[in-house]
Amino acid sequence: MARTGRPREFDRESAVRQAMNLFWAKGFESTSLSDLKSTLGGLSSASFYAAFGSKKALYEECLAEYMGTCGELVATLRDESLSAREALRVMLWRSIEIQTSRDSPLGCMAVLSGIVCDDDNADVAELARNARKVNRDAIADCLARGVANGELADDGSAEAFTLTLDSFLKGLAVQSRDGISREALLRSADQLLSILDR
Amino acid sequence: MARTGRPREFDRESAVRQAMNLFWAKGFESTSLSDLKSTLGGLSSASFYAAFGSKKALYEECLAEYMGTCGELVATLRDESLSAREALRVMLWRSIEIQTSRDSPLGCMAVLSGIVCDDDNADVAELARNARKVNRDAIADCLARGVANGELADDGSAEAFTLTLDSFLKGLAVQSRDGISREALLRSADQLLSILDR
DNA sequence: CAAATTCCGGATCATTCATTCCATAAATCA
DNA sequence: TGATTTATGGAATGAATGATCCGGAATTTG
Repeated sequence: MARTGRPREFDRESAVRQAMNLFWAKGFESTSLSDLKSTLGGLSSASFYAAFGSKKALYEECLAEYMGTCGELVATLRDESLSAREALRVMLWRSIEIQTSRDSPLGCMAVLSGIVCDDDNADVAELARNARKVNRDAIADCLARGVANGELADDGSAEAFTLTLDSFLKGLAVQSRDGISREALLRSADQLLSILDR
Repeated sequence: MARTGRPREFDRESAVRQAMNLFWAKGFESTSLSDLKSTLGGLSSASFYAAFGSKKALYEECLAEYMGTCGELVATLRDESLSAREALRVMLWRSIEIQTSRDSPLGCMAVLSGIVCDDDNADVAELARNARKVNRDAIADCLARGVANGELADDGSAEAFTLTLDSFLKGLAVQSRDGISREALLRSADQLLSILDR
């Protein structure tokens, strides 16, 4: 079912991925339209707005792309073939691997690209906040599963450990940006999980 | 030794404190000159530049003010009247108290105000990065002191725990911004310190 | 007093920002 | 073919950005 009209001269999907990397690296506000236009192959303003609507709309798409790919942690946490502890460990390792990879910007897009914003961009900050909440809730669910299983002690510490893990996870975004090595962060992650052993 | 010339019509010290709160709340780039000028009592551009030099210079002053007051954690960590564990606990509690206080912006200025920047402001990001490093190094020193004391096990885990604690600490900035309660974060902090008990 | 010094109000600067508009180009549909 | 639809190139929009400049006001010094 070929679309009518003049065909687009660039690949929209890969453009979104490139834009995602820009927003990830520089944040929403520091990424300017001219940054975007030149990175996405030197397209014109008209092409940009026709394809994406606005800078905010593109950011929303990029954040969704991020959460579905590089920032995807929920699937691991919900994987019932893994014990809760294993799932948490895989999740942490996977996150550290991506956050410290040299093939993409350092740190976590959901943390870095939308925490601090101008009042005009409060909606952007909220998008990022919702993205962060998704992971926090998934951690809580994973721990609840472990408690229900009998795998983890039912001593009421799960809520606290959710925040402990999630705060650590978010702190990783800062550490990665500050140049802390992957190996050092992995050792920390394993040490953190030792709280579950007692 | 009274200075010659027309006296300044505003209190420079309190202006720096107000600017600090602005940068803390909105970050360096989202805080505009007109934000600053109106918040600091509606002063003119001439007065602003005469008093502070530039936006960056004022930010540097504000960050130093922050690190010397609200963000001050080093003194606690170096307090030899406390055990290493006590010092770490007081440090975490103090940080959580400030980061979740309603009397000042949520979270940590060193984390939130200067992680993500435009290329033009790379020097601002570096100022913030250096400020973050100060605390990380102080945590490492505190743990080293505990090991040297015999208070903590000399099993080589101190480096990892430095990062575990520091990542958690930096993650608190995000959690505070996301509205997580002080009490929940305090419980997490205590749970995290339980790693030292074994 | 006058000279020197510092500060202030307000206009102004060149840039950059995100966005819109218009004429034209390239495709499909009838 | 001609009508319709969509995309492109490039100019233009108004608002906001950080910073500078000038004339005058307020103060100390001599």
